[in-house]
Amino acid sequence: MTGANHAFPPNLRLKKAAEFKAVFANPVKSSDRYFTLLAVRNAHGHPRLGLAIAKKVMKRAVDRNAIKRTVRESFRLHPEMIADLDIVVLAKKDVLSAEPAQLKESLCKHWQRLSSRCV
RNA sequence: AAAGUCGGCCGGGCAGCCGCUGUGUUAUCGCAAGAUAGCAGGGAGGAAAGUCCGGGCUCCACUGGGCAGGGUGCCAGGUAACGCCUGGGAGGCGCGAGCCUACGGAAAGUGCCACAGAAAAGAUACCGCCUUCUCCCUUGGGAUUAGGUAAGGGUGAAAUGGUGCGGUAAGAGCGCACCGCGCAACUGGCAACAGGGGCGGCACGGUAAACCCCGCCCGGAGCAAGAUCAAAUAGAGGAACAGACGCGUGGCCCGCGCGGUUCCUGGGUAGAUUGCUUGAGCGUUAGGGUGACUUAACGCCUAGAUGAAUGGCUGCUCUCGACAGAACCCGGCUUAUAGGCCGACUUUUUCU
Repeated sequence: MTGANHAFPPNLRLKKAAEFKAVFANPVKSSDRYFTLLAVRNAHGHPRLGLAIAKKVMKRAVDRNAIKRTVRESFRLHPEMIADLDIVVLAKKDVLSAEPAQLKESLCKHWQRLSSRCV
C-alpha cells in the first residue's frame, strides 16, 4: 500500500463540459438500482471520473456531497479494478435509503464490469 | 425540591493510517510562467437554509420636480441602512416573573355590516307602557280612534351612552351624582401620553390586513454583476508594398471587377485569469449611555472551492450524536434542530 496508488489528483477528473459530452454521446452503460455509469475508453493512460448528481434526485446539498464522497473514495481506493476509461456516475433515488456498505459493493461491481466490457 | 419565565453558550472527544484544497517555506527541473516533491500551519454553520427585508460592491440610466406604482405606519433613540434592535407610552393576557399587538385617520368621500330582528345608521318603533275618542259590558275588562313614549321584552358580534336617585299620565340627559365621551386651557414629559380641575349635556355604531386620505421612504439589474487576456472559425475598416502576376469582361491594349503580402484598428465565441476575501471584522481593557450602541488604546488574521475541497478506514471513550453543506460580502428576520451547560427571576411546597 503506497500512497501513489491511491491518490486522486485533478488530472483524474472530468472537468470540461466538452469532456462530459463526449462520454454521453456514445457510452457503454452499467446500471443497478443505485447508480448508472457511463464509460468511454480514453487515450490518457489513466481513468478519469466525472460525477453528475441531479438536484432533482437529491434535494439536499448534504446528501449530494455525501454521495460524491462515497463514489470518489471508491474510485480512489480501487485503481487496480479500473481500466483507462472516462466514466460518468449518475445517482438514483434509492441511494438515499441504502447502507454505505451496499453502495461500496455496488460501485466495485460497476468498475469491474465496465473495465471488462470496454476493450 | 417541583413547576415556570427570560437571557446566554455548546452542537461528541482523542489517536493512527490513506486522500482532497489554499497559504508559507525548502529542494529539484525550467530562460520564464510554472511543475513536482518534502516540511509547517489553515480548511463549513448556528442556522452555511428560506431568499423575506436592509446595505456595501459592480454595470446601466440619471438636471430637478411631479404623477403612477410599491413599501411603511404610537413616540423617542441606535445604526451604513432596515420592515431590525433598544427604551418609553397605550391596549390586552397571566396569581406572578413576564408575554402579545398591522397601535395614523371613520367629523373628506364611497362601499359593506350575512343570519336573526320592527329597525344595521341621523328611526314612519314589532310586542309593549300611558293618555284620549267611540262602542260593548254587572264594577273589573274587551274592541276601536287620535296621540305621547322608548323604561321593560325579544334578535344579534354590534341597537343611538352606563349605574343610581329625582321626576312623570307613562317615560326620556328632562334634571342631578359618579363613570364614560367631546372641547379648550393648565401641570408633568423632547414626544407618544398621563394627571387633576373646568365647560358641554349625548351630538360622533362598527369596519381602513375594504377602496381611500395623510406623513415618511424607494431609479433598474445583479458576481452567470463586472474587468483583463484571447485560439479555431467567420471576417469589418484603414494604411503601406507589389502593381512586370492570376481569373473574368474583351479580338487585343487601356480600363473596370474579383483575388495577393505585411502592418494597424475593431469585434469578442470556446477557454483562461481576475473579481475572491482585511472586513460597517474579531478579542481584551478603559470611558460614555437605563439600554440598543458608541469612543479610545492594545492585540489578532479566522474557508475561499470553481464539476466545485473540508472526507474515508481503524481503535478507544461518553450521555451513542439532531437540523443540516460556504459559492461576492455584511446587518437582520423567518423556519428546522438530538442532547447538554450556565446565569437572573417568579410561584408553590417541605426542612432548618
